[in-house]
Amino acid sequence: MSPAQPSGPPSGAASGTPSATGDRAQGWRTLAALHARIEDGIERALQRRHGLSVNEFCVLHHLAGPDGRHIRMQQLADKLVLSQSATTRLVARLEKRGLLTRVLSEEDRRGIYAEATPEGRKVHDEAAPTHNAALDDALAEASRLPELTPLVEALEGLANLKV
Amino acid sequence: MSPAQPSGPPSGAASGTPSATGDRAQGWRTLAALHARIEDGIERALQRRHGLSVNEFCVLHHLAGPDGRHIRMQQLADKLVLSQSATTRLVARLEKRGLLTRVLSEEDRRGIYAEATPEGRKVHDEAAPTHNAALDDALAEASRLPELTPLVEALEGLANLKV
DNA sequence: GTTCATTTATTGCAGAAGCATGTATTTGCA
DNA sequence: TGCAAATACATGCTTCTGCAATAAATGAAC
Repeated sequence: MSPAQPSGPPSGAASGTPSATGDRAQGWRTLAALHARIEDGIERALQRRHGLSVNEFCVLHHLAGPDGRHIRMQQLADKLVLSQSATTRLVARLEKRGLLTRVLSEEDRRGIYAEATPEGRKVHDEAAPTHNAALDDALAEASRLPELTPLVEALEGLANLKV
Repeated sequence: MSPAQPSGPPSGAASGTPSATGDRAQGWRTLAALHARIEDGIERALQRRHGLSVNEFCVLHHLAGPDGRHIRMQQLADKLVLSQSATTRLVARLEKRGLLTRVLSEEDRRGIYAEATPEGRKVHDEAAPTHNAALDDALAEASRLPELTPLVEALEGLANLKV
């Protein structure tokens, strides 16, 4: 099921079949461009209508969920794939806006938990439909290229995972 | 199963059932996290071994290809999903390092073409294996979660597209 | 009980990106 | 021709990010 492209540029890779590696790189670039476009659309929608960046919304999403209302900075950094410092400042911004609070851990006094405030939950619940609508729009737009539809469908198969 | 929207706010998406929208959002978050992790890995590898960011490498990739050695700023911005100003500075950085040159268009004197220098092609050819190896590593790492393998396979199916 | 390596979070600094704006050039229309 | 609108880049300013250095707390070795 793999249409290996025989006539390839000198994609000199090391591991696996060279052509497969080249194909993966090309597919990756396509995926990365698609991802950037979708995220850009979501970013603009959230920014314009709620004054939130994608990362800010993502923090609220993790904190506003029924089971995730108590998350350490480090875990947050891991979930968002951000550096420690970026996470510190991201949380500080949201705290300054009153959307979350920092709670000192009592077992490990180095640890700091982020918790959503009621206001933070409210903002999240308002912004979530915007986020989902922007995502659906972007995916629908992407599906106009029929080669992308399998990717869009694969997305729903990922629903159960949380990397 | 899924910690989606607890008590259904009418997730105001237009298309499809609400639960499908929720699944898409969850899948999107998984994909976004995976994307961030892979890009982070590639970024570090390129930065450490060649002093290039992903975007800088990407510019060289588009310029060093056999057919793409003559690209306008605007096209470049579109391919990279970057703003005009970011593209201006990205190209300026690479020009300062001698990896590309700006060429004024003669038909449309507003236009500026970016072209790779021999040095730029050399750097690209050296960096490409690093890029591909880092990608393969990241994908192999991702495949350790068996639920992600279909996504990785889908990647190779995208090889023919160029968004 | 003291000492040292590790983990957690914050801060100074520099790099990179976007928005708004400015300048030059082209295009369209009267 | 003459002039308004659009297009293509560049620049000023602000925001967000990562890296390196720092401080506080924990845990293990002795």
